[in-house]
Amino acid sequence: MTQHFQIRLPDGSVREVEPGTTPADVAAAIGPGLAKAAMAARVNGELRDLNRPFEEDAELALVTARDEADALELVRHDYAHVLAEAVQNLFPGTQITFGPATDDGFYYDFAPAPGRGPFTEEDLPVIEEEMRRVIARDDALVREVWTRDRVRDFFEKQGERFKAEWVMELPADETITMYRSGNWMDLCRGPHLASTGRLDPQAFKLTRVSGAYWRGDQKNAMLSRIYGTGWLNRKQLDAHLLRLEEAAKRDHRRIGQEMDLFHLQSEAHGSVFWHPKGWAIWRGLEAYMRRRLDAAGYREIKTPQLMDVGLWEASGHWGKFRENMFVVPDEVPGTDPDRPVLSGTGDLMALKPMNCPAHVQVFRQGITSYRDLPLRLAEFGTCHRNEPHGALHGIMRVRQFTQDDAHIFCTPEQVFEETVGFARLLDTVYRDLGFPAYTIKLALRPEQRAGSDSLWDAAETTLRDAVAFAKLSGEGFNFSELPGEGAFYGPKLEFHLTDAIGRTWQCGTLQLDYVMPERLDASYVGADGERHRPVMLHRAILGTFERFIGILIEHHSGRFPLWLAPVQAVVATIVSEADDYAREVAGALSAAGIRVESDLRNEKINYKIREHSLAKVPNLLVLGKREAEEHTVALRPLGTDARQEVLGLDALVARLVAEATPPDLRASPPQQGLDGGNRRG
RNA sequence: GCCGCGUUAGCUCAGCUGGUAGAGCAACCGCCUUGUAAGCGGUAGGUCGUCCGUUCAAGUCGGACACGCGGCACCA
Repeated sequence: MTQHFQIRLPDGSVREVEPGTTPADVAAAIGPGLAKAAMAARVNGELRDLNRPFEEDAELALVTARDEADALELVRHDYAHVLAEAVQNLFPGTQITFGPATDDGFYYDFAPAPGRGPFTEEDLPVIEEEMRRVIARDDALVREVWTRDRVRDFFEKQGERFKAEWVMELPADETITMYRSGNWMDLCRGPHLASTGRLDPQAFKLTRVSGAYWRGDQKNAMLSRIYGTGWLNRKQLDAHLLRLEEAAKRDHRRIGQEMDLFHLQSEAHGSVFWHPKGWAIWRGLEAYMRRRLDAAGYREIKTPQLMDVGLWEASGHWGKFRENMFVVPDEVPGTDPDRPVLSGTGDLMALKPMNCPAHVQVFRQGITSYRDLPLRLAEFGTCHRNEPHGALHGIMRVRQFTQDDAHIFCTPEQVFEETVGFARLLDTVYRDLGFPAYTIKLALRPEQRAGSDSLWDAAETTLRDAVAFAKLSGEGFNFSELPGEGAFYGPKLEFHLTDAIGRTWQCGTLQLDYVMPERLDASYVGADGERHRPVMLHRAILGTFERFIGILIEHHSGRFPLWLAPVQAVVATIVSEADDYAREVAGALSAAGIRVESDLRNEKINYKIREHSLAKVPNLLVLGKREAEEHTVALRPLGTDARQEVLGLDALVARLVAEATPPDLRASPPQQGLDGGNRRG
């Protein structure tokens, strides 16, 4: 008697099928429309090939383009596969390695054929064409189960050393599958579409080339990566390309130049020249942070830029971080043109790459009692780090930056409450600045670390619980854990924000540190009269002003909330008869603390409106003969087209002053208690 | 640091196979006193990133370096 399988469909119906039956067969039995639309199958929750026979009773859901996440993942993976086949067709001797789907497409890493260098962007159109040929050939993508040794022998024979190396490291219990399309084969877990022809030949585009290390390790070979973006259809692709174009307009480097906020130049690469308008944003942000920190019980300090190398040796930075430090010899430079400027024998000092050792020095002055804890020392601390050359990026990754840094010295028992307090403060600040949604990551113990496992257990649990207690993890929150990513001295929380094109940047952080107080001999006197080591929490909310302002620019497309806008209003006249009145209006606003500029040029009002709109000035105050006579102002907020409101001068001043009030100075709802949540909307 | 690409007027960019630099916008000057996203006319502006080389001749070809861009690795 033949064994039949019971296949349960999402509508609850059950079909009895013979062994050898595939999801494709079931789809065909249901109807030709579904057979055509089906791209893959979810069998007992696992995404599988349409043509892979059932092996047991199963829950089956057929995946179509409507299941967009699954469908995109499938086609992107297939595009990568087609890319690899196309490259090997065109460039024999190229070795294949990995080619996964990404958030918007796919990539494939190749080892170029000997004698042929890495791929360049000029190669891409040719490869795209070949990919279309592979798609047009519509070869079936066939799954085959092979043994490990057979796969290795196969690839070794083909000169594919990367694939041969990789297959031998797959877990022993893993089923090893090869996918065949025509004569071409790749080691792949799958699943894939039934055939290459199921891909839309007009829904992908190869976008760029890049180097990438084999298995992500700098010590390994540099491979040549080709990136593409891939979609279900042409319309989606075009929409995506349009989004990228729009995103490019929000690039902080571009807006920084257009709005005259800052510039960079090669003589000080990695350090920002802040212009008056950019600095106005910084000042507004700093003043706001200072108020928030004061209110949260922090005490602000200022510590030296240059400190003797001895201190960095004691802190451990000299050993671990020296390559990233700027070292300054403490000697008078020679003035004899025939002799070297530096003797090389002077004592060494270093620009601080972080503030913590200096903060410990402040903590160590005098004797601290347990009654003084927690002690929260804050500094807008300017640091220098000599970053790897290729890492610099606009003002988001620089060599001189200012952190909104603070170190909380506390007892182990206070860590939880301090972490909760910090998380809430950060959440408030991020909301005030327009970021109700952000990503939180908990970086867990690395391979190489200081301290016992039980200490790490406790530290990780404390941070995890504190985030949960602050109601910032769980349903609706973007919280994840990163095994192995913590600092060697303790676990850390990372708070990430996203830039215009979707890259995420770590901004806020909180790091638990049991080591630094020990190394720099920080102690307090406990209730028992004995000396104890405090725990140190390194923490920052913005992270650095440079990066955070960069993110702010991109997030708001340069249209800052009024309280941060570098120019809050421009008075623009229509006729010169209004000039005197315009000066009066500008004077009144300026006296009320509004950052206002006047445009009395002999230009058409159309011209002025266009210019100041492009400059993203939030409020345009238009004054003609009528307004001058009636002592009113026509208020034209940015982005409201021709709509405007005519106000009396006093009303206007009151209105702008109210709107330009920083969020922390506005009338606020009653304070929440310790167990009050800040739930995200 | 690694791979690829780039660097021409204040900005955005053109300049084919080497023959000595061009546009639009901005700037400046003049006219227009103007009502909600570009009025009109004119003028000026560049040792083509730096250095070295090939050549009768280099923005253009080759090399080195610097910086930038996209990734990789590293990180706030």
